[in-house]
Amino acid sequence: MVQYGCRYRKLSAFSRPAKQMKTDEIRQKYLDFFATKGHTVCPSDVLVPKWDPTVLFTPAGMNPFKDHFLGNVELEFTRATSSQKCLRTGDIENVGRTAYHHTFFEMLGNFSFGDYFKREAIHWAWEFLTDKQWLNIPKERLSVTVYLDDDEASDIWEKEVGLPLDRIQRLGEHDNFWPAGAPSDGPDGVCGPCSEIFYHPDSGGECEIWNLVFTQFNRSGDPPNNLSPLPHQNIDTGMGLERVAAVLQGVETNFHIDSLIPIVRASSEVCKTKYAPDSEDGRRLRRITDHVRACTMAIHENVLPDAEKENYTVRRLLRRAVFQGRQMGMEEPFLYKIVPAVVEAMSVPYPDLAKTAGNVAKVIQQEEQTFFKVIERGMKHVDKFIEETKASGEKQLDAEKVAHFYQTYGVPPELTTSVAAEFGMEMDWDKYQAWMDEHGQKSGAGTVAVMGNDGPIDMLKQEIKSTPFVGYDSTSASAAVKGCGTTEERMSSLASDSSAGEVQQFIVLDQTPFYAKSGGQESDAGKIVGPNGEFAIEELIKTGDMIVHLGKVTSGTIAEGDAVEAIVDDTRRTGLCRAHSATHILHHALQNHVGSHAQQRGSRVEDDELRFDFANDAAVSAEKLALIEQQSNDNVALGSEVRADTVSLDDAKSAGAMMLFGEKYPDPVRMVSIGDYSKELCGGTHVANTATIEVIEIVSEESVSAGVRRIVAYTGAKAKGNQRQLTNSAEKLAQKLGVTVSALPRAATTLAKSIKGLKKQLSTGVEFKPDPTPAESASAEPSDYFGVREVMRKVAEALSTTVNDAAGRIETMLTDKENLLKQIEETKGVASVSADDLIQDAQKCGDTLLVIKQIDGANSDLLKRLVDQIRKKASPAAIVLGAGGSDGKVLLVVGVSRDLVAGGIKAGDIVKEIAPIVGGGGGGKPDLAQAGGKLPDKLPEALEKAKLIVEQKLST
RNA sequence: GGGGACGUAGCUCAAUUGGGAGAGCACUGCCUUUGCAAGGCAGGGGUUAGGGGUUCGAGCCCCCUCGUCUCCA
Repeated sequence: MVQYGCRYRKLSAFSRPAKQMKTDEIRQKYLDFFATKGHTVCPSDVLVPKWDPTVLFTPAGMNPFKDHFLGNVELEFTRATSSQKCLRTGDIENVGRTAYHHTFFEMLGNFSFGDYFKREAIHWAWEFLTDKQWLNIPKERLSVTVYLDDDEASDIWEKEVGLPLDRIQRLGEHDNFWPAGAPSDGPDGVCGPCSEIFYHPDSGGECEIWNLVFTQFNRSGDPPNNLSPLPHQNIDTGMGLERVAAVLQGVETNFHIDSLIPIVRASSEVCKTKYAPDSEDGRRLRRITDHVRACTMAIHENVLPDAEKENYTVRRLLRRAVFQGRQMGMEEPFLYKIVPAVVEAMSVPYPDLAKTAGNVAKVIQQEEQTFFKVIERGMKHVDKFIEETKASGEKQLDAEKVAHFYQTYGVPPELTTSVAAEFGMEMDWDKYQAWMDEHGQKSGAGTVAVMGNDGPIDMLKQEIKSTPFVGYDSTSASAAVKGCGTTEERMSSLASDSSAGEVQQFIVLDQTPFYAKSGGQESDAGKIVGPNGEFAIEELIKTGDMIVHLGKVTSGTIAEGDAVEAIVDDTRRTGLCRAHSATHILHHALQNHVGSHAQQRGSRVEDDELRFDFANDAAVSAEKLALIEQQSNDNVALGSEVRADTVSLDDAKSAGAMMLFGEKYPDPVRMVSIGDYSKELCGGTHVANTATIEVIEIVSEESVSAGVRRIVAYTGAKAKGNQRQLTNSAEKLAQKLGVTVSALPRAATTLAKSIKGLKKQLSTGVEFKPDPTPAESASAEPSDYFGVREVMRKVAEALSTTVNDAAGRIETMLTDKENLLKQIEETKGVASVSADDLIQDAQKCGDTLLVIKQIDGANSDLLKRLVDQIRKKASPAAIVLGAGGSDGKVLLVVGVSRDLVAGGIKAGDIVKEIAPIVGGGGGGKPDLAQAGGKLPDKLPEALEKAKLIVEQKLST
């Protein structure tokens, strides 16, 4: 692909009359054209294909058809065409700088799955581009490239289309092969030559507008002779919609086409900066235009800015855009104000944008605020660093530090360097880049995702394509083994092999009752029993439409062709069903009590346990949670029927089933209804009647990320077990504290207070007197579990901990209290020692009072307190106090009054000299120091030594 | 998935680098002021995120867990 930066000689983008073909028309014409050629028009796939782990965002039009190309699914059609929304960040640095780069863009494509090939692909591309009825581009404006060896394509262009040879360029595998460089460098798998079509505008240069990929080979090993023809040849083409629009509208850059210039204008207006195309601000406005469009599209599909994966990509795009604005002087959130312009510009292909526009703007505004806060926080570190650099007289900014500030605090390097520039400092950007590269390296270079079938499971998938799931109504089924092996190789039979160690065995059946993890619901467990052996299931995976049973043969052998019984672990399945139906019931109750915005943001269904994430700005109050729990349990008690129907997507929609943007739904779709109140599109397993759930208990409500809350709840056996446990521990605690259950919160508070008081007594000597116990108010004993839970919640609140931890906390508090009482008992004798007594007993050395005393059993707080008191009453004074504890440890505290410190006598020096005598070490500040040791017998010796030291110091 | 930083009073943050847990704001009480704005004095408020380890001694060092922020995939 050849790219040229563009200079904008014409500044007439705003005023150009839009007589040319509109972007929306081009898109429609493309789809119409290929429909006339027998293609099925497919709607754009979602922006984040969750089913494809190799990519974060849909990068190209062919992505949704991967399994079609590989022959992994039953084909309903062999020709398809689409306009696909795509997002790529690989060229993010080029956005705004070059004429044709975007992060978000639309890709037009036509696809053949083992149907037509090169000839049709080339002829139709030419017809669409040049025919009067379609795009009507002058033929002399176009040229093509083909792969070096691809005589076939070259001949079609020359002899059949009639393109002169001088406009057919032959390029090597790095330009005209997909994947680039595949023949020499791999990867193995399907690949093929391609042919690119270029447009040549007035302004010179060229613009690649269409790439036709002819996948006709399977690569295996290194050259030569490593490309073998595929039995089914495919066509995959991609045409950048924005580029074609730019060409047809005669504008110098994609950003000036009819669907993008309004966003540029809006950005210009919001940022109060005139749009001058060929200026730095012009580039900034184009970057903002691109990024805000990408963010709007992503957030519309519920991909919110956050710290992980695709969410992080959105955050990065958004922050880059905000930073561009900041560089133009914007100090307040502004990006969200451009959202309406995006929605308007994209309204024809994506009318749904209007429905979420308000929310999208809110999300963006919030993230902008967060970003400004982050920068503000980070700048504290940056300012300090620049201050230091300035002080050192260094003019070269430490690139490592600049990278560190970006990686750790999120401060863009441009910001750091621009602040530094005010003080005449510069930075070596190459060094900065090197540090960033190293960081990327350390974080683990991503493995290059390739499209291809490798491994025994993928091979089997091509053969079998899909495994019918028969487990909705039963938990066992007779089946036949269609294939088996280890994750390393396919085998005809599996034997139990204790030496196998890490290698997992797998089995694929012709049908299965086992549910494989999907839609938030975890996998089943169970076993497969054959005539000659048994297989224990450890994990189930769904790849495409095929279900793979992973695990180990536990006895005998299982062989391909065996007739087997597949038996699902019933207890676990029931728990999963209970939790899943409960999830729907809870979702409904949330909609009722929190609001219709409280839509699902994520869900995890386990054995009698569910985790449900939903959109909400703030914590749900305890009262509301109680109502939600109440309504959910009412619906359980109601014994509503749970039904699953397969209906068309349209019918589901009109029936009022909840649908989310950014979710891909099949058509027809499975709709699960509970009673007459809940309808959701869902592929999971459910109870037949809500009564089976027994009980739904909400155990927690917390935040997961900005605007998203999470509820965890238990059902059935787990909820019951949890209730028993909590009731038990409440009763045990009550017994331990010698109170009734209803009095637990007060008892806990009293206990906490007494510990606080006793601690204070130990350190200050002020005796702790517990509050007189208030008259027992007549609170009734809890009559049921929920009453007990209420009591325990109050206990937990009083101790600022969770309900689960409350019991353990009280246990440790009780032992703490015991220990404190013991310590107080031990120090009782010495607590009465007063500063006056010590002064009385002290010697004088010149003017200086010399207090040297052993007070066994005293703690460090007491000794320090005495030092302070003596110093207040008498000065100059040098005080050395020692204590031998019953635990065999020694404590030394040395204090020196200020005037002595000024005279060069330092407590720290003294303590350092005497501490080794008692087998320890010490240190401190000039006026107060402390030390410890392990030899109580030597304490008198140490004190004697201290006396000598002080006397010697005083005499010099 | 990985790298970095952080978690101290209700809030914003200190803690001389391992040696007595503090400041400002907020809060309570009293005083000053015609009143307000404010000022003065006194006071309450801490499991230094939680757990373990090293040490005579840990907010600080090491390990684990939890949480927040950030960058890279």
